[in-house]
Amino acid sequence: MSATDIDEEVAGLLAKADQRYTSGRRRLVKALIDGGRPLTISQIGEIDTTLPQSSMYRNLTILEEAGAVSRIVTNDEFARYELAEHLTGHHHHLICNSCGDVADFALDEQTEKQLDSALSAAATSQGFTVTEHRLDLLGTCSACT
Amino acid sequence: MSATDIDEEVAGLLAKADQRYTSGRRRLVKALIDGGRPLTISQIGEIDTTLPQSSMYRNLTILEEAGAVSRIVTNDEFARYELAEHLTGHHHHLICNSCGDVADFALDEQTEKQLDSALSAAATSQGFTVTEHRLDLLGTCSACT
DNA sequence: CAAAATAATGAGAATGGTTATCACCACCAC
DNA sequence: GTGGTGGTGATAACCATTCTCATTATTTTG
Repeated sequence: MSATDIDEEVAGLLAKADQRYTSGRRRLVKALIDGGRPLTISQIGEIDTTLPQSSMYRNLTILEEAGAVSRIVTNDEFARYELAEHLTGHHHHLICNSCGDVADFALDEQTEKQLDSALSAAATSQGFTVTEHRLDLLGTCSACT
Repeated sequence: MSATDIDEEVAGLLAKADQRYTSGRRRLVKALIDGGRPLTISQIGEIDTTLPQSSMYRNLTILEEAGAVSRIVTNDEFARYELAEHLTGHHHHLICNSCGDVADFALDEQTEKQLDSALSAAATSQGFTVTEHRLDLLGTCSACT
């Protein structure tokens, strides 16, 4: 999905949530597109130095509630934000134990399907209804090797 | 693994880390065994009301550094703690979006193996070295249905 | 095109889970 | 017992995040 398409999609989501797509929010989305991986508040602030911290927090929350952004919590002390999966496609995360950075990766469709059915089966047997799965790999990224 | 076995195992891990297995730490481990799922600080405090909060935090950190406990962060505001996987066996988490509670579940060995090799392949192609994977299912637990 | 109404902004204050501090206590070695 | 080392727990400090509110921007109304 192109940057323009994402922009339109986000505009629609915000409209549906009775929220304006202001210039600050546009810049936020642009930073997330440019980042290409889950970013912390301070990483976003490095990409676009004009964004005030309090506005980043507020608008990321609004974008998350509108379904345009998702918030990712790893084991380190900062939350990270990235565009929601229906804008970027379903994917998983590579979390570096050394620098803390997070990258995206995807499984081929067949593996993903097999996994999904195995997971639903396992969960259902415990009376749990699955809406989503989350798969993270922990290890060392290429920059830290 | 029985409670006694776990206790011995933890004792060994602490000894290796030059730490004593004090009565407070024993009670903490017992609470985690009794809980049978990842617990927040306040849940541990409900199971064993004699444990002071500051000691729970301190000792959970020590137990984590010794490799006896692992700390789990979900999307809600509290961290959770459970016994490390080599004491409980490899497993994954069912995270309830409604009440926030976390339960354990395991995949059959074959699925787990297939998954593992698919994951390593995907990660290696990005220069990432995997040491561990983490798989969470989000949805609704039986109590909240 | 005002002018009123409503929403967004951003600097700073407040919140709250977690960590650090430190006087005191417990246990082991000699 | 006495000294030393490590653990304890009440409390203070920390800091990512959230809240507040006066100001600014945008939309709506007359």
